[in-house]
Amino acid sequence: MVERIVAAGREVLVTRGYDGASTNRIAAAAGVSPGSLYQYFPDKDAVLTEVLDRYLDAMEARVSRAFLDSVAVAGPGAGTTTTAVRATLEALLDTFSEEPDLLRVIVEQLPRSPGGRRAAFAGRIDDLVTTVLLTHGAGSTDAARAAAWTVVRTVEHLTTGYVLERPGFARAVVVDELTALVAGYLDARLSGGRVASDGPS
Amino acid sequence: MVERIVAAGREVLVTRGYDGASTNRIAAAAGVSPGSLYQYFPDKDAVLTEVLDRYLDAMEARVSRAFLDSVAVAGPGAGTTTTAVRATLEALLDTFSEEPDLLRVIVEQLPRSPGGRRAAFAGRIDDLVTTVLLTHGAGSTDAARAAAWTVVRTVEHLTTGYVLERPGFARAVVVDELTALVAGYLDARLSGGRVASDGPS
Amino acid sequence: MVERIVAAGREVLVTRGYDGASTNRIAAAAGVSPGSLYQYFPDKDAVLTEVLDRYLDAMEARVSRAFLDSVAVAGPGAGTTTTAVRATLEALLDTFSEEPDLLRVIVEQLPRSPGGRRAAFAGRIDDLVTTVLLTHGAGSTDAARAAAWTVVRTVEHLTTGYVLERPGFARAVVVDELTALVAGYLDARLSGGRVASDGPS
Amino acid sequence: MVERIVAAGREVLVTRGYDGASTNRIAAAAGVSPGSLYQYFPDKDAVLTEVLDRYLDAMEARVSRAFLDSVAVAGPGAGTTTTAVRATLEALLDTFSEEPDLLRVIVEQLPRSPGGRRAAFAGRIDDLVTTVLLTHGAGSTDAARAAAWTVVRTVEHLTTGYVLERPGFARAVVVDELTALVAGYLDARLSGGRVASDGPS
DNA sequence: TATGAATGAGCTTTCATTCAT
DNA sequence: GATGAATGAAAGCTCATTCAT
Repeated sequence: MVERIVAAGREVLVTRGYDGASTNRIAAAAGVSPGSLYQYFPDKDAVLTEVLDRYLDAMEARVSRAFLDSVAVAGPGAGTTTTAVRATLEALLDTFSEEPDLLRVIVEQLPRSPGGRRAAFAGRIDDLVTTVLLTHGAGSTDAARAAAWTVVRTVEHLTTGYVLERPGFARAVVVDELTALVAGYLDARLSGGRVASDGPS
Repeated sequence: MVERIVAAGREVLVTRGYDGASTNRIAAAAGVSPGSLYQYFPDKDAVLTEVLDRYLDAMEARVSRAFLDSVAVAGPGAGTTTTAVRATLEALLDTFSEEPDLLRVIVEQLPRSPGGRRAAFAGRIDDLVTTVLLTHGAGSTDAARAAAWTVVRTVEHLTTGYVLERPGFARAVVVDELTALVAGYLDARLSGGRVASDGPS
Repeated sequence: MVERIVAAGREVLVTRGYDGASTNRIAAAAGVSPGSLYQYFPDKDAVLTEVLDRYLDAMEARVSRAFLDSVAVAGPGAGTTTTAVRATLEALLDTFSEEPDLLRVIVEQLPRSPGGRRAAFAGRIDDLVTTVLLTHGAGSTDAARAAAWTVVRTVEHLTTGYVLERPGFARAVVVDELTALVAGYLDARLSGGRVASDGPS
Repeated sequence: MVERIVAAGREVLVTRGYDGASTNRIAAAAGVSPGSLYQYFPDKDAVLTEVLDRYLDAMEARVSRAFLDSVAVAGPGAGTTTTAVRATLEALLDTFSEEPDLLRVIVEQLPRSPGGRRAAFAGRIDDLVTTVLLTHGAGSTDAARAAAWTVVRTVEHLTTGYVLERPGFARAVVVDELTALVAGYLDARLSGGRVASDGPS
């Protein structure tokens, strides 16, 4: 039953948008009475939060996996960073392209309500990337955190942006550009040990 | 009269959020009757769209200016890109920090309603940057457009993100990181003539 | 319009009771849309409070008047207390008998909600009676207050009780009994100067 | 099972008030399913009526007992009435003070629902007092009934009123005042044989 | 043109009651 | 008997919009 309601919530969210996602509409879409909804969720927000949480949890698992796999596969040696970044990007684009409608609602309409869910999500990805950067000679923890923050937001925003905007160029182009952007940055940051806190560049 | 309504719309938007921005509330804040509002705007969304448009127009003017000034000041020579990028970033952070409350509402709550306003805004910045990149040896138009798209979204998202998130590190750090990220990318893209459309890297 | 709503509130209160006095029902009875109700009253309770307040204000005016008139008419001399009490009782029974349906709802169903309205009403009558008792040699203020509290509640409860219960005896009987009850008490309290604070008798 | 439900009903009534006494809440407090409740009671009101009935039955037993005991103890002779009235009042105040929370809900919130339960209760006390008055020379049955009605309502209302209102004077004061009020009245009614219907109206 | 009272559909939520298990 | 999931009507209230003045 929870399943039906969450599924209905997702469906209504996608088809009618956040403002159209009324409890009555969700209940109707679930083939359930409005009252029943409140036996499984304390209020309307809880339903949408559950939809969001499931999406974010799935995303986090896949993104983490893709990232760690890419790092592992790339191994040590020249071109390593580029290879890992490219693999991660491909995986992210694959993932985000799967449910673009839901992605759109979440990116465009959901940021506001549910308390920091998306921030928490991003924060965990930050931590993961920070850790990996530190194991690859990123210098101080602060430097790694700043670099992670920078890279994670960049990659998240541009990959989702590409999927949602569908600008006029091919996916391969985005992958190339993003790879250049990120790998160049990371190579400079990692190899030289030159880090943000070293000064105003 | 339109002025009063738009100003009231902005005020209510900032103080009560998107969901609190009812027509009655906006009319009251404007010292105007609800009916009058409908003589200048077809519906509620039109008011908020106007608020958004004005903000975006002001932003566009300032961002364009900052960017062009930075490019002009940097002039030709070594370290040019870095200098221009850094100057642009500083100007953007200054600009976005001025009305963070309104910025927050627009970034977090307004994306949903108005048809493509923000996309159009970003598109015009894209064009501007594309042009400048072309005059600096960016190769093909397609390559320049892809690079502009990449850079503009990165810079926009990370500068607003820093202002709104206030992560745990200093503004100078963000400027350093973003400068390294973007300048490194552009230098590679511009000097080598190596561009996205050249192939899968 | 306020009049229509208050009148409708009173009507619905009388015909459907407190629990049946829904906003929709009141609005319908007033020939008004539910929304209109909220242009004149902040919430449902405010409507019912207004109904109650008007009733209590009218009651207070009439009760005070009746009491003071009775005291004045009786003048000094033997049998004075009896005359004054009897006159007051007659006036009260007249007053309460006028809108017995509304009286019933107020006495039986309304005590709970609106913040101390009825207590405040009774308190003011207490003050009035206390004052009169003091001017007739009631001894200490404390004694007068205790006597007033006692007498006011007794008279209020028994007169309304008679109107609402319609027990099996004539109105004249109630007047006689209550007169005997109250006048006897007051005579003992006033003349002898024996007052409550003298001790446990 | 009925016991558990009634006990839960009382508890919920006291802790959440009449409006908070929903069937679900009562069932939960009883550790019973909502469905089970309907196997022992036809509807929600029946549960609350049962709570009320039990309270009233207990009250009736104690009040009758206190009254009869007081009459018996007082015995014949001067001051008898005063002694009996005072003893009864003390007993009533003791009784009502035991569960003031429940008393409050019943007096302030329950009058509205249940059909005439409280009237029946008062009627039985009336009968009892009528009988005693008749055995003490109250004259005609009608006179005794009128006197009983008067005295019972007065005593009931003022004793509960004192417990619930907690006005600013000591319990001893209320006892004194009420004793003076009631004993004076009864002495006049009993000794003189003068009864209501004899009087100047 | 400006008003602002009036609208009424729609919102979220509660709850007495039922009924298949 | 006992359950508790399911119901659905109804509650109080909001708000974008209209229209007679």
